[in-house]
Amino acid sequence: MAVENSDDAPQKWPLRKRLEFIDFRLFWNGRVNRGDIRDTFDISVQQASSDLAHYERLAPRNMVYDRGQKTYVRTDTYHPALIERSSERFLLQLVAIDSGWMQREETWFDQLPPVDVTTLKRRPTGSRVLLEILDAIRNHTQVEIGYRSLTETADATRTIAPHALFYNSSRWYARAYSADHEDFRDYNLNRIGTVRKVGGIPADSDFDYEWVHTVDLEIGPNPELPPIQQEGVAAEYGMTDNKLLLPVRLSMAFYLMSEHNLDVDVGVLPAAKQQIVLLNRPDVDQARKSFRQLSKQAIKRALGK
Amino acid sequence: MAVENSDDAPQKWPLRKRLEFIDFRLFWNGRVNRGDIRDTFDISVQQASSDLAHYERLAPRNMVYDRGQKTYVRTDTYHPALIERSSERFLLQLVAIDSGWMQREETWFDQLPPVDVTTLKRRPTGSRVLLEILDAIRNHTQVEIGYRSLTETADATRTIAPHALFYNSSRWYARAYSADHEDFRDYNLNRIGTVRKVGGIPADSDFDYEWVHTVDLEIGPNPELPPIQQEGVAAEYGMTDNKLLLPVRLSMAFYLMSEHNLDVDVGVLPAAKQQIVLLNRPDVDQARKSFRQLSKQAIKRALGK
DNA sequence: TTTTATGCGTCGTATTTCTTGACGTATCGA
DNA sequence: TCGATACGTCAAGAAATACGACGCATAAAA
Repeated sequence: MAVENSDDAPQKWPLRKRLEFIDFRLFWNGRVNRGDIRDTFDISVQQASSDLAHYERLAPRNMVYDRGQKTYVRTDTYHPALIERSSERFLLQLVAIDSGWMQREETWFDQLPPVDVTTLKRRPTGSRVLLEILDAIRNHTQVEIGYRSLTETADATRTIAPHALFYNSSRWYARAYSADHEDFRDYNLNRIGTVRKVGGIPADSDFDYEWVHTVDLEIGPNPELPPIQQEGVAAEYGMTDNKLLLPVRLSMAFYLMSEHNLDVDVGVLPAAKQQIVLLNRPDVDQARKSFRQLSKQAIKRALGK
Repeated sequence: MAVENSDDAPQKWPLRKRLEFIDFRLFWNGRVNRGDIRDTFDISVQQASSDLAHYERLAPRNMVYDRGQKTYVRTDTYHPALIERSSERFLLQLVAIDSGWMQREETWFDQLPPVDVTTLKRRPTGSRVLLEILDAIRNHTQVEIGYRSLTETADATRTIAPHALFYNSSRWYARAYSADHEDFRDYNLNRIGTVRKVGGIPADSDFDYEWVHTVDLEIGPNPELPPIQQEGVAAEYGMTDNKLLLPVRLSMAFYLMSEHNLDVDVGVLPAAKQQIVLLNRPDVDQARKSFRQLSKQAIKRALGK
């Protein structure tokens, strides 16, 4: 109180979070009141009043009390004072809530807009499974997993040493060394039923050349589209000269190609379903093949030694 | 353990959050120490010590101090005491961080595992645009948007009244009444460049029959797949008797079909790229068509009156 | 119109929470 | 062996917050 310059920059974590909450509600809901703050943070109404006054000192032009609505409302001159105004983050939380991955109380949302997230739900990943995989990655150890392969009826056990996670087309995978096959492979997380710690020292993940090395996917709009639509597609993906260079790990090129139908020959699908095409597919396939060979050889040398 | 009434249930929000933080770190990182808590919450080490003691009283079997590592580590008997152990939520945060939508400091992660999220980034949605759309949804008002249509060169202005948001294939759309066309349409959020409040009263969103009414998509494994793989696919999507009934809004059926190549005739694509097929496509198309007609007629009646 | 309920704000005092400073212990590595 | 760095605890003081009391403005119900 005696100090002046500390007024605008709250130092303590609880107060800072409450002020961020006010900012958040103003931004996304356009309104906030004392009761909201009290309910969210379990504080007294007096303290909430004080917080609102504090926020008003910080950003005087952001809100005004509307006696009719009995609440603070966002002004037209509002400008975010404390929060990152990332729409992606906001939308991501909507997905999380709509999908049941988060409770609304965990977020700072008040009223949600009408939202629909329609997806084909797949078997979820057990948190215990994920935990064990993360431990194995962190400790560079091997685990024995029960894996539901697509080509076998019963669950098979595999001994693997995961070293990274990756995500594509709403599926999560572990990139892992397979002791059984003596090479590196991908394991769909939601196909892993059980995880058990086992001993043994896995091959170093540096040998996973398909993971370490990247290739540039050359992507362009489908030439079968009308020129105006090609321009639109180019703009949407931020292409320059109708071309986009996307560096991806060799081991992930397949998934990205599959996701966007880049692995289908032009003409097979209607152009509307294949807005972008891959311009250097032979190079990509070749690079992948040769690094896969080199990786296997390197592993063999390391094991033989 | 000994004392029950006040010790085990932390009442105040700041303390509760700190205890949750301890639980979170133990679960996902397997370790936590005094410094972590001090750095995250801006508290003194003494207070952090007290919090750790508090947590240990809450869940005595969850952690043990390892003098060698100079840190608390998770025990094998660990069981989450305070946090929801949702792996989806954890993985979602990984995506958010890897995509730059969240800062690592905003989350409670310590060391992240090696992660790669490779996606084709599209033009992001401006937060101001999203804010205005949300306001319009909440207040049932019309806005004039600058829209980058795929079939026109320059941005066109449209007068719309959005009433819901929906998400599919990593794109967000607004479902809105179009004053120009006198029907309900979808607007890709990242194609909206500007939003301006305008007057006028839109048609009631109840008339959006394609949004209100749902249809059951009958989905089954691709019959061209070997039987064993069909079983695997059925298990992955939680089908019963090789069939899945997925209720979706009529207006969203198109997107879901497109996402999973359900709108491609069986045989055109290799079965591996089309693991599931739509069994009742004529019904879906028919339902959509007729409700679209009915909706237009209802709007006309309401306007003429 | 009056009444009642529900927003908000503020003042002074009590209480809880957290910090500060001082001091002690165990482990590791130079 | 020494210094650095983890941990822990105790006691006093500062800061944050709660509690109780009171006043003001608006809207909806009586």
